[in-house]
Amino acid sequence: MPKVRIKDIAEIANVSMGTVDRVIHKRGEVSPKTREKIQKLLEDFDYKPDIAARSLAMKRDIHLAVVMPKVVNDHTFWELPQQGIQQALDALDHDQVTIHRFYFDQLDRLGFSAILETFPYGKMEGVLFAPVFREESIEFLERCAEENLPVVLFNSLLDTPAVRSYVGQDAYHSGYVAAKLISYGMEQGRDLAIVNMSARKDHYAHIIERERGFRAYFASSESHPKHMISIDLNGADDLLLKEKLSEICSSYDIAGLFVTNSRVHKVARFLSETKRERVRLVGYDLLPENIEFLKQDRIDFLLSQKPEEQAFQGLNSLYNLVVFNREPAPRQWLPIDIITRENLAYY
Amino acid sequence: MPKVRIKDIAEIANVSMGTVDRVIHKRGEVSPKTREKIQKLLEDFDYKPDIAARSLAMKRDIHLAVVMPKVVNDHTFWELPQQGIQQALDALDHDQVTIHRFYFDQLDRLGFSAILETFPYGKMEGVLFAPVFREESIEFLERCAEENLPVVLFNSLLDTPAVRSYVGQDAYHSGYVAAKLISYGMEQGRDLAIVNMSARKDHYAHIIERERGFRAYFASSESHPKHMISIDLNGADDLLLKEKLSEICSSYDIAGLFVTNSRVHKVARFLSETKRERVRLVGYDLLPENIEFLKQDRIDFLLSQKPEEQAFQGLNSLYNLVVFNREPAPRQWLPIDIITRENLAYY
DNA sequence: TAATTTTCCGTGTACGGACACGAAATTAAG
DNA sequence: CTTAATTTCGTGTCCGTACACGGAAAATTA
Repeated sequence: MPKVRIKDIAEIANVSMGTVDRVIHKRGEVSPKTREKIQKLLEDFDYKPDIAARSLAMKRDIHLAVVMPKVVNDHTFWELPQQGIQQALDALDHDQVTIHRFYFDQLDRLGFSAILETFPYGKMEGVLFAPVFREESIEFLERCAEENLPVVLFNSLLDTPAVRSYVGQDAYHSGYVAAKLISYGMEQGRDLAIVNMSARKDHYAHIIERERGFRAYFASSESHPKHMISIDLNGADDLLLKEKLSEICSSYDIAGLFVTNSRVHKVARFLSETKRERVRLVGYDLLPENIEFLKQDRIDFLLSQKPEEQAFQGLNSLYNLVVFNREPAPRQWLPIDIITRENLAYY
Repeated sequence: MPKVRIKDIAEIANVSMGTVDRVIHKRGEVSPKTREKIQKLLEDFDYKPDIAARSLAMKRDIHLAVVMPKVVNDHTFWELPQQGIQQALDALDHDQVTIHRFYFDQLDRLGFSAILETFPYGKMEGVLFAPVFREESIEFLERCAEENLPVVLFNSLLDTPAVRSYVGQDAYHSGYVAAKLISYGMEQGRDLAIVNMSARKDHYAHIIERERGFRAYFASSESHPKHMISIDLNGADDLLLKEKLSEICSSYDIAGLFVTNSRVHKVARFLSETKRERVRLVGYDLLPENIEFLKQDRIDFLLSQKPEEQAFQGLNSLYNLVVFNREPAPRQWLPIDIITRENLAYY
């Protein structure tokens, strides 16, 4: 059976293509009875628009905004989503899509507010957003909702309804996985530590969730470390970091360290320089610095948040929403990939 | 700068669209000097055809063949690629693509030959192929080459040049990863075993590669098991399997078992029924049976070959090759995903 | 030089859908 | 019942590419 086209439906219904088109796009100006007749035919024949023809006919310019932190100092994590954005631009054929970048300093709350002041709500048709500052972000989301601007979040989840979709990882379960890996075959009676070293811990709900998941694993498992300690190094410089770590490592019999974000390479460097062996290390993300230590076996496992894929899928969702009116799933969970020295080459 | 179209190039060159089109598609009937002029313009302006318009104008039916084993007895693995094929059909919008399925019994060499006898080479425009019987498969590939039929391989790699692309996993390194996982934090002085239980081991080069990779890991590592033994159960029934396993488990101090394919659930069942604890188990693929044991923690790790993705990417490559003449990468390696009870939910 | 073939290139249309525009039909107002 | 306002619907054009067809110009032959 050949595919039915608008023209076919029109002929069967004894109307013109224009009328069928109006019914499909719900733009009114059709009498109720013909509308219903056509709707029934569309259903019966399972009409699906030809996407090639559609995208050819549409050919309008799409303007999407990306709002996320920029790379400042040694917070190189934010380079990764940019790769995903580039990939998405390549895949979303045509230079039909224009990306407008609004990158802010994740340490500078006022700078973020300033960007929001001048944000061109009217010109944009969709926003991909990685929230950092909680209150300001919620304000931003509410404003977008007022302007009828669809927003897709990534990286960090805000509990606000004014969002079409979230693309990211289940932070709680990634902590859970980290716990499994760090405790798998671990010697009994030794200690574990959780290291928090984000810019500012309170900004990131998912950092907290990771720690929760990590602890939850041991609560539900038979194997426990002797002590489980938390080290908070949020905003600390490298010197302070070494001090703190030295202190902990000498007071406890540390068998493993779980670093709750991508800055695990800092801990790896410390362990490497101080020649502490028999300490497992698990952290996040395939930063070049982390990869180096993974190859040296100084980091045992990295969990990838897949920041590129988050951005990629986020932009894709926006595009499909704006162009084809396809509603994305409200939560798009990415798998929690486990990366070791041995399978690294394939990621 | 707006995108250049054939029309633009034509106007600049003072020729018609038809002439530019002839140059682009190299179908002659253009004088050398205008051809060169136009080619230069195409380069200079970096002309890229509009995919939407192209696929709208083409609108021909594509016939692709899928040649792979069918599910017989308890070899349920082959259900997985079929999901990927379905996904690809959904994604490759339009019912422009017709898939012709040639599923053979992987235990029946003659049956496979019979299928090849009647294979409609002329009607097909591309083949997705999972080779099993070595000699017959090579013959098939040569025949396809003669007929100018592009072939994409998946699951198992044959060392033949008559193939456009291979989609699969690096078997050697997946064995390597398995070794890392099974030995990570393992107690010293215990034994490891490798269990082969494919239909017929000699059919599958990748089964052998996995064992090679597994052994190679220990050759390059400081940690070694006391004994490393191989158990070959190819074609054995469940009874024989249990006997052999019992025998091994009582003669050795087995700390871990590496099953080189998706039938790891059989070993899991044995270990579970005979209540042997403290035996690690690593195998392949997310079969429902395997998932069950993974959840029970009776299987520690599964490595996913991603059979769905293999089939999906394979079909995609074929489609792009046939329709857009886009040459696929000769080797498309999929990541070696590590699945545990804890991250299972996201795969 | 005229007739014929060959080479080269322009025109036109199809692909399926979106939407602007304006015409016809219906309803409301006078 | 006429006229105006409004609703409903048909026509035509465009998106960019592919390719069939046929015409004009050039080259070849008689």
